[in-house]
Amino acid sequence: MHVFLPDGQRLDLAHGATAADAAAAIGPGLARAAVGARVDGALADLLTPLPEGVRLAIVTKRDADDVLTLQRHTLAHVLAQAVREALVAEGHAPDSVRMGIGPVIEHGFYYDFDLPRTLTPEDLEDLEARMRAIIEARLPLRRYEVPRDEALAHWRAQGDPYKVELIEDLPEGVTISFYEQGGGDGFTDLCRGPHVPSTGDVTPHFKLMSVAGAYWRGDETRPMMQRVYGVAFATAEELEHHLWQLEEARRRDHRKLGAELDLYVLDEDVGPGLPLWLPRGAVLVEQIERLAKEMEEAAGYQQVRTPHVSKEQLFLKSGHLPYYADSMYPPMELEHVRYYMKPMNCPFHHKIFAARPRSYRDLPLRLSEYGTCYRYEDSGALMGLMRVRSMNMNDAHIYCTEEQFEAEFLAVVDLYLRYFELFGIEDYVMRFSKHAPDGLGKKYVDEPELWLRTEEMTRRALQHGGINFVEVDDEAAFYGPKIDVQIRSAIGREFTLATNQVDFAVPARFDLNYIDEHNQRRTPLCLHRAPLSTHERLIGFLIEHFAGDFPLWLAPEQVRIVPIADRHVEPARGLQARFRAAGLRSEVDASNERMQAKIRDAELYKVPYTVILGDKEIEAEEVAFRSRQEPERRGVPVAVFEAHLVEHARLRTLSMPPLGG
RNA sequence: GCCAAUGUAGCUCAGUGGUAGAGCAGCCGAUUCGUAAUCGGCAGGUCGUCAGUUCGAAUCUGACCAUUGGCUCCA
Repeated sequence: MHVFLPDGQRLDLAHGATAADAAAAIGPGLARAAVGARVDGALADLLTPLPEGVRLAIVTKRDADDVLTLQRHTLAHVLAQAVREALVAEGHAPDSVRMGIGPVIEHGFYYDFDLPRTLTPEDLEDLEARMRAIIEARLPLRRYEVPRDEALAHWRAQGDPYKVELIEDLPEGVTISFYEQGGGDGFTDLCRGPHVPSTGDVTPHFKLMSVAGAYWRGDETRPMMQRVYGVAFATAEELEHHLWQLEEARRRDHRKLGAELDLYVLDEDVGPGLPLWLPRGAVLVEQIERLAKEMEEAAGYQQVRTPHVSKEQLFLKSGHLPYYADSMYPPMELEHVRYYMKPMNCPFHHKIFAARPRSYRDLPLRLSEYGTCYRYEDSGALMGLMRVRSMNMNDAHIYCTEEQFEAEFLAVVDLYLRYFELFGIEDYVMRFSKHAPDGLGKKYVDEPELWLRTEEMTRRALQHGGINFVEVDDEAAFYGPKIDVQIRSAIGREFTLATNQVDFAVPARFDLNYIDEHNQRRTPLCLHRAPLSTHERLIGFLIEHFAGDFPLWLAPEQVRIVPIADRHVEPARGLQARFRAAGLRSEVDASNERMQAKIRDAELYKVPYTVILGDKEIEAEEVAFRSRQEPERRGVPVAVFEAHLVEHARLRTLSMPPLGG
């Protein structure tokens, strides 16, 4: 047989040769340096027989990313071996330690186990020590293939339902391979690879992070496995850097900053996922709403207001109850009528559309509302402000004709982009979520042709708009495809921020119609859009995005006035009144503290500007100020300072330029 | 929802069966100060809740509540 090397040269090898054999044939230096291989571009290991005629590249330490991927995968096996060792040492039967899967993930690896006892965080240290011993033992890995029947018989005999299921689900004809390390007394796993050739080739710069529950194959009806997570890097510095980044992320976690900056609280007596906005947090909400109202007014939206509860029949008509009941607060019954808290505004807006006959001249009709909705999210899914049960939607519904759809859709996407620019949001993914045919009639309304047509309309609109996006199956809303904008929280969890959903189904259920230019009744399309998500999630995200250092226009307190001595308190209050009259949010620190302490408090509170007021300033009608974005300044006329702040608050400047320049 | 960990003063935390502690924040007083913590005093807790074991429970047991991590990355 033969393979082709990266330079195009043909290399002849014996039948069944592996990448290790190929490396040896090329030269002893390469054989020593080889850790893995790329076979027709795909990452592979040294142990797998090469197919005929492939392009082969040997992976060495220089191919850092590839090596790390192989190492992380092998680390998962080393972890599994360590777990079995540890439990067997405690007297558990080897067969009682069952292995699920152990893949490579971002930053590291995990392995899922079904164990005779629960692992605790304290176990991780012992497991790490065992892993290091296995690495130091430099156990060679051996790969071998087994016929399907034999493999099944082997695991059935072991009474291991997980591996049996995995093999059964493999398509006929796929090679079933095992990787063994440390011989018969070591560890063997059903695995397709690829791995490093020896446990000694594994990076020692790893750390076990946590134990967590995870459903077998991600299915909540299946057994709960115990998952151990680990991170691994090529160097000690990278591992340390990663751990440092985790620390940094915790520092900007909106739950921590939300408490430190007095933005919101969650109170046990109020209930999980029901945040209370403190005055400082309410300023953020108010500023966001003002922004949205300005933008939407300019874009031709009309504001409406609707109740928080309604009769059951509204949600039956909308189709929410059959599809969405699990996420709704249970009903309250009054005089034999059931009422529900609203999980969404749309049914109300549909009723507003239907409140009078509509002409094609009324379209597009854009109705917006900042209504509070209530969703009974799974308790385990709640997280600070990012996932809550009471939320202020930045919501609107656009009723339009099919001909108007593309322009309306792109106008909404454009609105997102302007918001993102204003907030300096650059790190996001636009996701085009489509239906899955097998969910029709269950997760999705049963209209196969309409699905395909609206998905095509949406895709075309995105392409015409030159928007970068990824397509995802089986993530659509029940009434149509949608665009989600995914962002990451400080601690790396993904959330949907903006959303833009096409609804071809619910307007018909509400019998919404308009009279077209040929005097025909027609059903409008509806676009659901929430470019700023909910106020809760947006603000949660912005806290982390800005690490609490809000741009001036958003900052709960824009100017802190620090009088140097008691005799400066009254003039300070005068200055505060002046700032307030100019529309600036300002506080005086009249506490009986030294100036340094007051400055420190203002800095820790992340107030954008701190004005120091003493005899000199009062005398000359000047301020001395500290800003979080420019060096300390003295002797600035009050009027100049004030005008600078007022101007940039008005412009919603993201990053304040130095005063005067 | 499920698996696990955690829960002591507003915040951060100490206290492992024998009289609940510290620092910061708060209040009072002194100090009146020029760019990141002045000094002294006082006050503050049903130890998440409820039940149990015990002569005695923050501490041991159970249930519940809340918070946190995880439950997607296809052997």
